[in-house]
Amino acid sequence: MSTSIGENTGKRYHHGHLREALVQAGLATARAEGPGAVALRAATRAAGVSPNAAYRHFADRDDLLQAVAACCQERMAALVQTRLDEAGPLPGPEGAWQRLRTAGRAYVEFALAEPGWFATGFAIPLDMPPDGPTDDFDLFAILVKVLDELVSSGAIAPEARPGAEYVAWAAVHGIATLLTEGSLRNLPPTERDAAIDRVINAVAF
Amino acid sequence: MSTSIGENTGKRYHHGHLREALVQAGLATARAEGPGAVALRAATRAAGVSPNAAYRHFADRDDLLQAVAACCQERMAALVQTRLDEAGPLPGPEGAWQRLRTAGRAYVEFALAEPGWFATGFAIPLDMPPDGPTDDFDLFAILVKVLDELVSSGAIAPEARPGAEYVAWAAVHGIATLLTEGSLRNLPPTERDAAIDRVINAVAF
DNA sequence: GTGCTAATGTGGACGCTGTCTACATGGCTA
DNA sequence: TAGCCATGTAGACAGCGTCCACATTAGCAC
Repeated sequence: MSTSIGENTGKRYHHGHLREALVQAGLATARAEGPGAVALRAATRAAGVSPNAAYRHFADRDDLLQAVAACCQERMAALVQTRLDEAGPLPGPEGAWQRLRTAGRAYVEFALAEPGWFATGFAIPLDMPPDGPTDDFDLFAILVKVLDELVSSGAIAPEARPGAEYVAWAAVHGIATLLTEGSLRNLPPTERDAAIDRVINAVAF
Repeated sequence: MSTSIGENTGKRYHHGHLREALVQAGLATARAEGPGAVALRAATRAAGVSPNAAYRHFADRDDLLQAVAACCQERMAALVQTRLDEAGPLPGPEGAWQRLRTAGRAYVEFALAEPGWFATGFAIPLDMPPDGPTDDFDLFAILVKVLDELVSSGAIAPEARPGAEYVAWAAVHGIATLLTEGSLRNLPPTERDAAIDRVINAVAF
């Protein structure tokens, strides 16, 4: 029941990997109940440690949530990259379009499979770390690369490239959000899949 | 400072319009701090009333949040409808495209002008009121109408109509979410406007 | 090995939150 | 005028984030 990294099994005074344990606990609750349910006290309780121990590793609750959110983003980027790797190189213009569709489908696939993690990955409170237009966000880097392939393969003209990230990302992020948290949640599966196809094909025909 | 509907000015035992006062207070905090900050106790405090009085009008905190969210959706739909009315009928295929662009821009305009209300309008916890594929959601009705005009004006073929809601809505909702809560928040205004143009034109060229 | 220091975890407290139960008030209708 | 029922109050409990002072111990200098 207790994993090696989970609770403080030996009841040693020092946990050893408390930060990871807290993030792990946060990931579990975020997965099941969404970002709003991530709590410092619950995480410390799961780790078998006193509530205030968390403040040695996180400035406040938002700091923990940020760490959990980063993990969610990583997992999301990992799935998209995995799906792209499975699809293979797929040369030529049609292959580039195919890879864009694959990336978009993987994005929505993650959101539907793990709605709690998806929401958490984008749960940024109200602060503004002055990260530039391109986050150090893996997902953005993947998207940029796939879109660049559209140009290099001749699928789109170079002058159509600037700003294409916004269109592609907005479309998949929008349908993913509407289907998981938004007004289109629990749409019948067949209609849901049709909607996803419609959006993906509108962006990458 | 105190509005007529705000606090219990006369200190009467019965407030008279407590439900509206609580929703009003919730709207104020949602506007400034987002849906997560909407609280029963704070709302009752603002209304000059005891905490438990709220339970005579709302089942729990989520119930209040739902009421506030409904108001946010109304305001959003009202802005979109206003912008459409300002644009006028605009007959013909090009007019129909123009009206779709106008609706999309108004959607994003609201999200950027009132990010707290925008987020709140889509803050539905985890329950599933079995509302059909079409919500009784005003926004959806407006979108359906504008898209139907695309067909009736000959701008698009009838067979291209089914599912067009998903594409249009996903695009504007996605860019609005990314720009307000997501990874594209506080993008420089010029680049932000360019991104909006890019998305709108991709959907309604 | 011995002893100091800094990192890490504990205990207690405060005010905030939602929510339960029992009780008080008074507007409206008979 | 009498009483019912909607509405508001009072008090309590658990859970939350966060501050403070204190305890423990890992790791390093000697």
